Amino acid sequence: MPPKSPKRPASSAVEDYLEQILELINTKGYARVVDIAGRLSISQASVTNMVQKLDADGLLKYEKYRGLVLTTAGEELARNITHRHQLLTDFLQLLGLAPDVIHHDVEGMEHHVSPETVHAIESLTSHLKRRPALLRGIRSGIPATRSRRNF
Amino acid sequence: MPPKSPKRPASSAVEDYLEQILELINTKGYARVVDIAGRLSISQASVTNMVQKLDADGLLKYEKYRGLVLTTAGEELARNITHRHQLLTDFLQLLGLAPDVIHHDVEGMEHHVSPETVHAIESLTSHLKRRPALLRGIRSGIPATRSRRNF
DNA sequence: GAAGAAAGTTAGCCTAGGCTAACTTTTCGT
DNA sequence: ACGAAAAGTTAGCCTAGGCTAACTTTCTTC
Repeated sequence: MPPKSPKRPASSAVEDYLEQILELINTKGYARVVDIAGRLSISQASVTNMVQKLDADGLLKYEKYRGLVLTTAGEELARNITHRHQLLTDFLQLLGLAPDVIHHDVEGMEHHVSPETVHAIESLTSHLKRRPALLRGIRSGIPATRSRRNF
Repeated sequence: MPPKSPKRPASSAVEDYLEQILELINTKGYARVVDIAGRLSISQASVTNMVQKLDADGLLKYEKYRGLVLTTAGEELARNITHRHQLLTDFLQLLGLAPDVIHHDVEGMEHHVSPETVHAIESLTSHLKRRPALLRGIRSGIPATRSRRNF
């Protein structure tokens, strides 16, 4: 059974799995079913099912009772979603939002951000970091006034 | 069969339906199954099924072959998602993104934005609109430099 | 009013992604 | 080495939300 080439865009669920698998591999060296299940707040059975599917799709290599490793394709996808996750987290932190709000929002938003939007938010975040006074105004919710110096 | 009170958060699909129904009612005075199906790029049968479910959930009143109207609860939800949609569209336009990118991204992101995040982006957008030079820098992708005047 | 087209509905089906329970394998502690 | 606990797997099931095909109703045109 040759793995199917990944023709369709990865679903949000697939992205969530890959993201957590990469994170576990980076922090622990391996990704166990029980850990993935814990991080995603789902059952171990669901993880096993999805892991088998991701193997069939060529995104990881899985061996029953023996674990899994990401393929190159899987790792690339995982890196991509991880970058989006970090970028959005960074951005919302800059806006002064609370960690639980950030976690909830990023978790959903990250699956819907195009590469162009990623670049735009990178640029925006970079510029905002250089303007602490502007950030203070934004965070305080004080309405913007017409500033004399618009740069 | 009394309508169930809306206990769970509305799903993305429900939000999409309500959003389009409100938009059609506002522009045409009514929302037909065929129009909803066209806007959401799905079959008429799917619309009928979902509309019946939304009636059961108390978000609209539906009469077979005769159409539908939003309830107060349904309209409130629809207004909320519409506001989120408009805000995110405004924000991404400010960043200079293309309409098709904006449409794609907003369509997915709008379901995952908390009220706090809405307020933060409102504030950010308001401030950005007052700073055309900053916007030009962001849109051009020029790296941010340490500005002398940080406001 | 009749016929055809368009809109709308019902019935049965599918997939994605989740669940529980029962079972299997591995790990851990003695 | 053994037994229990933990981890992992399989089997069967569910829901949400979509599909097609067949059917029903409404609208349009003559």
